[in-house]
Amino acid sequence: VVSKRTEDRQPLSTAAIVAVARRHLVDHGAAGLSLRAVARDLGVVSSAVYRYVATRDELLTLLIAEGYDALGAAVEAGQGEGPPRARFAGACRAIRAWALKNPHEYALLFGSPVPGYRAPEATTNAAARVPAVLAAIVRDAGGREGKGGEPQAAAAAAALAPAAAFIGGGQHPTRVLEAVIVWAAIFGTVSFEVFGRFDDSVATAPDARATFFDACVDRWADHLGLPPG
Amino acid sequence: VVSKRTEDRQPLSTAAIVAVARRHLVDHGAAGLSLRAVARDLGVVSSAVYRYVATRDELLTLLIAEGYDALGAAVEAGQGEGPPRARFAGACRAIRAWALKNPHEYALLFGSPVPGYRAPEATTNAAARVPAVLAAIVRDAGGREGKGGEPQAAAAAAALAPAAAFIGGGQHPTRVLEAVIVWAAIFGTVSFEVFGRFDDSVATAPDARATFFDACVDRWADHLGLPPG
DNA sequence: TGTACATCAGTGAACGCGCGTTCACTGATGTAC
DNA sequence: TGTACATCAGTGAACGCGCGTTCACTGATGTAC
Repeated sequence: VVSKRTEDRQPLSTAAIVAVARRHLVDHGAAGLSLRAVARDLGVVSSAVYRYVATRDELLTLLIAEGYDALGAAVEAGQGEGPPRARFAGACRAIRAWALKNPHEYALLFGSPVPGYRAPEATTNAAARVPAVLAAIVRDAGGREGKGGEPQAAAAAAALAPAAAFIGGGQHPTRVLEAVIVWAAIFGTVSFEVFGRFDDSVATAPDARATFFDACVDRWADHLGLPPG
Repeated sequence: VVSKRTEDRQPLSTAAIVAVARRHLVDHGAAGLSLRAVARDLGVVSSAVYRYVATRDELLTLLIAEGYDALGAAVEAGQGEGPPRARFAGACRAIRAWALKNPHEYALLFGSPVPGYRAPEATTNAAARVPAVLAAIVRDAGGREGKGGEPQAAAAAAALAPAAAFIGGGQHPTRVLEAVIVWAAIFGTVSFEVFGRFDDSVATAPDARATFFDACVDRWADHLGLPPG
């Protein structure tokens, strides 16, 4: 007797396993992700999964890499092809939209690190896609007139040498500082929204949230010295 | 025969349980926090803990409340008693210092929400202590000359009504917007540092990190329009 | 065209583990008279 | 001062559970001759 499940089942594959695992993140978070539960959902005995995935941590790694790639692709597409300020706004909105659509995957990427888990190099390339988009925008925006904060930026220039190298093009220290600040601010703001920390300070209606975020984007663009329009 | 542990043991108490639980966060994170492991560490049988704590979730709640209170107290003390800009800097540095000293408790408070856990009201009062400090600083800093972004701030004013009410004193919309932006930016930046996301862009030496953070604080103070000095 | 064989995806049972929670209990401590 | 009793902190055994991982196996599929 062959069970119905077996007849209907798609052939197992790493991709199918990762897809189901992604759905499981929703209910239990990264720490509660279970190979057995994933196998159960696939209609397969738990040991079958081991033909495709060596270990629970490897599955986590696949999920993380897939997440960074999905976010990176969304942001690359979302920036469009206009002047720097428009590209910046598009990129920011793409980050937010992806995070709101995939809150649990976002939490996996940008929430607390999973204890005992160390990300292998495979994921760090994918993780750099969003910073690369932001860096290109800063690079393309060209020179920045002084707007204050120069002494502090000069003091922090040594600390920010890796960031300056990543952005490239020999940016002014204030610009590098402001770029790193804005980068952290974007993800801080999106994390606050996704994790519910704005619920007592920003109206919860979706369009109120969008309006607020757009205002943030505009201020960040000002802080970055992106030319208007 | 009475075991040595029993003789040496401090009397059990909720405080002792919470203290051990805090240490356990370090190794396993919030999701891996186990009543049995805590009991074991206290040299006590696991059911004994239930005389002090009704449930695992209650222990988590105690930890969260304790965390918010500890952070709130540190920030209230850290702001000192100077002009707004100095208080702001003191408060920001206190947040960062506390987070770096208690990274796992910080992750519990500001990382991904624990799946299936809903914070009871008891914790939300404690959680408001840091925002209250920041709000008071903004309030005390007084009026703000326009520096751009007014149309966006006006558009977002309705969305930011709860924040404006929390800050009080009838602040200019731009000021409210900038306050919320800076609030999220502070925690975004501290989270990035604690969670290791700056490791490829900011030099890792402690004083480089401190210099960078001070530069951030200064820029945020500028964005908030806090008078220099 | 037909047989023999290798491949290999998925099975099923088992391992040893730790978890949260319940419950009847013991035995020391402190109070009442 | 001495006995009887109530209190209650902590015990120990048990419940039912799900987990990651291993391992010998089955049986369908495809290839070689």
